[in-house]
Amino acid sequence: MPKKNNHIKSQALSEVAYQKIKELIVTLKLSPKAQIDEEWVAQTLSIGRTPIREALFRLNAENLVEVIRGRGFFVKDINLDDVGGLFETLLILERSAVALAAKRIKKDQLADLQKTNDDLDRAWREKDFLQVTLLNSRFHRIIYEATHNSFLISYLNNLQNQTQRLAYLCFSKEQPSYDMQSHAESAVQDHQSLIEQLGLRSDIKATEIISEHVKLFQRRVIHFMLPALELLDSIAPVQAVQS
Amino acid sequence: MPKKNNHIKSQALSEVAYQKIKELIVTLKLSPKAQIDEEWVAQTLSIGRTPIREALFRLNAENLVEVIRGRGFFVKDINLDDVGGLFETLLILERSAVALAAKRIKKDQLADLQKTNDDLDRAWREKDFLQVTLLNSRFHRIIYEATHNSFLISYLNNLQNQTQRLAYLCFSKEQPSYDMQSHAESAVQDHQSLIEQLGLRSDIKATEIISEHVKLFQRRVIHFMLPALELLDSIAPVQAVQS
DNA sequence: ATTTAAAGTATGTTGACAATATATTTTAAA
DNA sequence: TTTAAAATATATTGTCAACATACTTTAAAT
Repeated sequence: MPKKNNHIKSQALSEVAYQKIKELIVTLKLSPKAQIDEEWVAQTLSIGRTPIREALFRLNAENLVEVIRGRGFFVKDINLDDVGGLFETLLILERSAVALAAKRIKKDQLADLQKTNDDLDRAWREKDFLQVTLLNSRFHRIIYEATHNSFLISYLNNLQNQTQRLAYLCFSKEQPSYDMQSHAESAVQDHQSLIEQLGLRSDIKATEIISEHVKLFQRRVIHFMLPALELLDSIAPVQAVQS
Repeated sequence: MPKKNNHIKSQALSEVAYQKIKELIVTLKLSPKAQIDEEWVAQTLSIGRTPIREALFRLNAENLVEVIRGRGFFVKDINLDDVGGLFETLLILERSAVALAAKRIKKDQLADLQKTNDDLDRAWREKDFLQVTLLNSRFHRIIYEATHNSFLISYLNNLQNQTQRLAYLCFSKEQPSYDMQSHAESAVQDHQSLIEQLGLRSDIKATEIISEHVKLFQRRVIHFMLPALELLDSIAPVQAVQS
């Protein structure tokens, strides 16, 4: 006779909604600028609107959704201006975090890094981009944790959500003019060097590596976004003539 | 005949609740670690619990309240460990912000800074500590805005809420062993030098000044918190004997 | 003193209603 | 007939009050 395990949930619905909606946004299943229909989300997740709204207010504070009084919630847009500010901030915080981690990281965290990077290497070769973004994210979050600074961790996790969304934008489809293979090798190699320097407690070397690593990703994003921007530029004048 | 302007509000109650609760926390009218009674807040503000909870989820994402499933919301505690991480992060971000502001600040923002610092100087002399914390906060927020980096601005505003709370803790009452007058003069002088160097676009000098400025505040906070900690140390062993 | 059960209190969630914005239709003027 | 403004209708968000669930306290029993 099976036990009555009705209480498996023990998790707040607002938490469930938060995780689900965040995933929808990060994986671009909810498009940037799109309005988030509360009723639709509620029915999709089979829960009421209240927990949905509680989750959306959280995501608003985390810069993933915008809210306009009386109109509702919208997925935060992705534009080149914001991306510039994002990488500027990411560079500052990643450099600082790596420098602190070099002083404070524990042996088991170094081992975690190594394992995660090995898995990441494998995922790249198997072209499993979902795993790639997940493992890459985990790699960096381990370093954040190693700072033992809850504020830094909080802000960097926040930026990680944003960069994960950019990763989905840039890596989920092949692009003819970009050598993905070479990018993957560079990234994994950066990680490997980083692990070594962190192990040696060399904050200066580690900082240099992470700087280049961030800039590599930035170039990839710019490379992906610029064509779309030029397209917009070529369209705008036409509309001006029409008016 | 007066018009019926019953709809002056036009502001979401969740926004009102957010502002009010945030103020209660920052000004220490809600004590650190204290539980936040939703019903009490609702009755105090004469609104329902739903907007209260929406506001609390926002404040949770902003590190001002903690939430424990089934138990409710609690004002985030202030302890020396967190304060260490806070200043570590504050130093990193203030330095970066000032460096960027030196390159990007506009003339009218410089004028704003000057006026705010003059007002701050006056508030110190009048020992109006409420105004002091408000104006000091405004001064720094103007610099944040001058970076034109929405992520930096967001994180620094977040830290500013935390430091404002610390300021309330440390400056709202006189302390015999600390020369408040000299602190005030140093702080206002730091601000003045900062304005000059920002005007000259000297990011290096400006960064040096803000570093010392942050450390000055940090020393003040430590000076205030250490006695309380030593008190705890002397109590703890007694309790250990009791058990 | 420790454990257990029951009562009480506060939080978590829902569905209904009120307020607001958007879309449609109607009306009036050009 | 076309256009613009006003009025109406519709849909979505904002808020509330009540109910469900989880935790805490109290008191009884071992």
